[in-house]
Amino acid sequence: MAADEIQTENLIKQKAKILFFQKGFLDATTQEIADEAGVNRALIHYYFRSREQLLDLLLHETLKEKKEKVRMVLTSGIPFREKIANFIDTIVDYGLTYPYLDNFIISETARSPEKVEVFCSMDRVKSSDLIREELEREISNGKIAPITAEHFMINLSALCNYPLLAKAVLQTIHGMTDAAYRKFLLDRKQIIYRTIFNEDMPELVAYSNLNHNRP
Amino acid sequence: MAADEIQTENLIKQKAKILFFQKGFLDATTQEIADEAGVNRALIHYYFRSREQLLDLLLHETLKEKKEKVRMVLTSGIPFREKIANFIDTIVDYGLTYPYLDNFIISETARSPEKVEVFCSMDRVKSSDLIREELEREISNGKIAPITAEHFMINLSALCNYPLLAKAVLQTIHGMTDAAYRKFLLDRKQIIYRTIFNEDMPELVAYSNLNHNRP
DNA sequence: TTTGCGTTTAACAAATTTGTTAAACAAAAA
DNA sequence: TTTTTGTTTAACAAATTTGTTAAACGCAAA
Repeated sequence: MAADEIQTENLIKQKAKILFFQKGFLDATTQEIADEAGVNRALIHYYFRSREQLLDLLLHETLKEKKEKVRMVLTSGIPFREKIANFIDTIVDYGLTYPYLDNFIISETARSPEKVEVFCSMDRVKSSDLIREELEREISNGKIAPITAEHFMINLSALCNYPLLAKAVLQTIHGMTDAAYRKFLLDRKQIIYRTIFNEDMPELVAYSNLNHNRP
Repeated sequence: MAADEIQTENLIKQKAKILFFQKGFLDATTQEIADEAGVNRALIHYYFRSREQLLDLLLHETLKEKKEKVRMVLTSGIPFREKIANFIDTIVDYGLTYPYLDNFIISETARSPEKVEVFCSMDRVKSSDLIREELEREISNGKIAPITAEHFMINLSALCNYPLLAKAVLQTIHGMTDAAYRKFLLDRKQIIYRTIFNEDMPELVAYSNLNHNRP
């Protein structure tokens, strides 16, 4: 039945998403994906043709969702600094939900560089383009030290994403539990804002209207 | 012969290092390692017992080298800001030499978290401990906004390493050639310093004494 | 020369993993 | 009830990969 098909198909996708992007089992086999979803291995092929196609689909959907969130934040009409605060908040929270997503992308694109194009094809708008004008206005108003939009966005992304990418190593070096590391990451929202703007982060008044489902 | 043994053994190690950490072929098979070194596949097992042991050895040696470089920079007697400038310089340069090293560590530790301990066991000294005193002095002198040594070092590492980790994606999004991306990374040395200290980077007078072999 | 030792090779066995297929199954339609 | 349609399963074949082993090779010492 159609209803059933969607159920099982979505079940597999949902469980595979957890397996790859939450549990970080980056090289899970089709058998392990099937086990996670509690179905027969052949179903993976029945619904998605091959392991690779399932992965591509998952990545495509997940990235699309994440990028839509980012686009929403960066095109909202609020003041620049609040916007960036929201960006930090959104990226860190999304990272806490899917700690291994970036990890996965990075491994996968190192493995097969030809796929980068595919994953970036949705990027008809670069996030650096979305903030360029406002950033340049802040710079000419003397509010921010001169910097290109590209470096600015990559600085932001680096500060938000790196601690998640290197989680295993950093957590071990500094001897933190999972809970402690989570708190550490949440604390970083303030730190990142201060590092970028050299001043305390404002209250996020507009924030609650933008993000409904936090992790 | 002993001389020959060391030659072939080192040849394999050297070529494998290039394959994994420079070319980024993270899941190269023993056959591919052997091909790269131009030797028979069984030699991998003869010298290193298993693929895994070869990898562990490579990672151990390479990380030890990198950490020694970092330790040297952070324990040199020069002023704090110059020291940090040297750190940025060293990390970015090392990253240009082995663009996939961190990538590899991150994938590998996500895959088998039990190995993190092994790779961090040499870390009897955390780099954050090496700069804590000086950092706190700068802070109490009002030269730097309050921040913990951990966040400070992770900020630095993030700004230096992330652009390399995400190279494939960033390069594609911003449409840069390899040469352009290399220049972009080198430009970042200045950017990172300014982001951290909110002022221009000083000339690195003491630098040339510390680093002899740049990439 | 031949003996011995470390090195290198080719061939083999075992395990893993992927994708296919034919048949069993369930439920709705005729 | 029978048929049809779509779903699920178990079994199979092929490919890949790892690690072992026995034999060949080369060179230095006896």
